[in-house]
Amino acid sequence: MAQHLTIKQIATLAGVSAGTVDRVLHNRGKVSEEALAAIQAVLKDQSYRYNLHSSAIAFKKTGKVWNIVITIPFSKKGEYWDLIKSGIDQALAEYGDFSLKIEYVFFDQFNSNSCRETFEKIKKMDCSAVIIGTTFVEETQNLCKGLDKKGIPYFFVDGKVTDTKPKAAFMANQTACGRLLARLMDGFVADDAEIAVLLPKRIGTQLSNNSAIRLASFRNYFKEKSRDSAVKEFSFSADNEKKAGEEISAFLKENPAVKGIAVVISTAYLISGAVEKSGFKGICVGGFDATEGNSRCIREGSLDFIINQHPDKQGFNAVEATLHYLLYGTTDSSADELMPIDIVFKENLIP
Amino acid sequence: MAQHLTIKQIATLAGVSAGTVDRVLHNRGKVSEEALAAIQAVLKDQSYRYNLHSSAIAFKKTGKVWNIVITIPFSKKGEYWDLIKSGIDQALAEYGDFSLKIEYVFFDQFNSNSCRETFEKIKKMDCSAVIIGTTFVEETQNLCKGLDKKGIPYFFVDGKVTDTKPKAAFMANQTACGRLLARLMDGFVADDAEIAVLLPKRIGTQLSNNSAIRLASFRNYFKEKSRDSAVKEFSFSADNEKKAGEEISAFLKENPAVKGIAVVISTAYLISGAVEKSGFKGICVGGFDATEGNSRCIREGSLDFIINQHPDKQGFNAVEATLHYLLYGTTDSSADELMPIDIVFKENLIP
DNA sequence: CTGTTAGCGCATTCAC
DNA sequence: GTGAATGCGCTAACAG
Repeated sequence: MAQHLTIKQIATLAGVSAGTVDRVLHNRGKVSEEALAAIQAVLKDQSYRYNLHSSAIAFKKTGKVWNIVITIPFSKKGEYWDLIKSGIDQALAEYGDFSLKIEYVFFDQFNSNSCRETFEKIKKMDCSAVIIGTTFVEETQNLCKGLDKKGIPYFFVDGKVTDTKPKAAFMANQTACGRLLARLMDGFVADDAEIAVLLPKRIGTQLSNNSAIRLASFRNYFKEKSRDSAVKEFSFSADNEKKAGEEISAFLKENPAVKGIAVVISTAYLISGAVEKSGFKGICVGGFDATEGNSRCIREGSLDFIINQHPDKQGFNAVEATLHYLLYGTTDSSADELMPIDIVFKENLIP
Repeated sequence: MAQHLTIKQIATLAGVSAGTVDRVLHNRGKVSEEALAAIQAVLKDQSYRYNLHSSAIAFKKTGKVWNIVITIPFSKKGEYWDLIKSGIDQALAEYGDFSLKIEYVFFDQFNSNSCRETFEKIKKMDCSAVIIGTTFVEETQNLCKGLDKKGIPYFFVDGKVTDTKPKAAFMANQTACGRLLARLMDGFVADDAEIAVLLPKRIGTQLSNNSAIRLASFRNYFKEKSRDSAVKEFSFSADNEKKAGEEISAFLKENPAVKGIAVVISTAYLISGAVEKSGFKGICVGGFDATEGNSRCIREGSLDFIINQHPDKQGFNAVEATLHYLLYGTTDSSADELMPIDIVFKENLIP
């Protein structure tokens, strides 16, 4: 196997000591021009790659501890944001040999005041990096401005926000998500049937950015296919199982031609369960994300498929990127990391 | 963060030295009963987890080198087995700090003689572990018997073989694969149309084990749905693009009711391209694995979807498991590792 | 049998 | 400015 270049090897090749090479690699200054030139000459031939785990064990000795603040909406076990949290926790376990101090700060995703207050608190906290679940745009922009001022790096999960400078953002391509939902519905629902696209009913607030993009992309697909007239929009109470069930039952009674239900948010299980209980047959239901509720409905057969944005992977990668940045001051990859999008049926559901 | 238990910590807690703990963890013997008991007492409370990368750097010093032989069918760039190889190479790069000597030995997947000769050669080789791409059953059993005799551990990718004892096998659930193919075809093809299931034409040899399971599972789905009469089996020349194209064109001309084509092997692109060129419209084509050819056809629109078995992940995990076994004498997980199955449409194809 | 020791790649401190 | 020295978790040889 091609062995990587080590700091020691570079030092030997450049005729200096390991300490000097380290200073150059970390831009710590205090290096003579000759030494710098010699090292750069070596690095021209072969590029150096840090060994993250060697860095980790070396850091343990120094006693340095990084405070990472993670602020995301709270959610019940198995719900969307909890899946993101799972991925974060998994990364923290895998990189357990780093001395990290993690502080979770949760807020209410349906309440912009809660978000604002939480973010104000974070602006005053002393920390090395922040991982932010993007929900409310203005509040996030405000927080980021504060962090920028203090020079604290931040990372996004689940979305992007204009006028911010995250070191990296991890999310799925929402346009592709909406289009894929449309394509699957188009395929599974007979050509002469109608298709309902379901949105969350919100009081006061607008549709979230992600949902809006999915909806637009969904409708756009059917426009291209000249099947747009078959698409009916319907809003339901996404935070109330009983109400949601009653609403969808009533809707289906009034719209018997509807044979497909596309839910643009992660609570499709509220719908699919009610559809089955109400006795409607031959209706294809699709939604987003392998939450506990959705997975259960897929397994039981009431939900036909979901489009999975890998929330756990988003969380995992965000931690990895944060670590990489804290250690080496760079992010490995481009600032926008698009997560793969999975389609999950009963047959390929992971138990 | 919860830091892991280290060897040194165990030693302190058990009142012995690190060397003794190491001997216990590695079953190297030469430990008194008291010391053993003390260490086991500590390990009862908290379980120990090796730090693979610390092991790696420590091993470098010893100069020990592991010879790993990898024997899989040769294939063109971007074809199925090359994707497995990519995953293997990726793992070798990631674990580049281990001193591994890798030797690839390729054989012809369509020629059992080539396989037998290759495997005879491997039986005589001096190596630490073998990763085997399972294709021909008898030949594989024979090789495994030889390796068992010499005490050399082996690992499978892409399948399992009866009467063998691999330390781990990495593959997708083939029954689920076949069923998923059926379900997608059932959904996308109108209820009154026919569906063709395509198999490779083979001279002398039977259908490969994986293909046979997929086919049976595919047919079984339609039997359950009482739609079995709509399924037509058809064999094509999977190793000859021109011939394959002519065959499928002729088949579609004779069977105008066929509106769905399900290819049970990884060369669907040979079919979808020909279908498009021949001018047949509204035919849904699905197949297996994100090979270069299939990915291109998905992008261009001639192929509707593929079911991806993550060949790269299979290869990656096989190397990881091999390393883990060589270092610690155990495999992390159960012997059979089922890979996730992805569904890929144009919208969620990774470029 | 067992503790000690050296050194893997790395970051950092401290003499020089 | 710089190199030597230290120790992180780990392995293995070695001396007792």
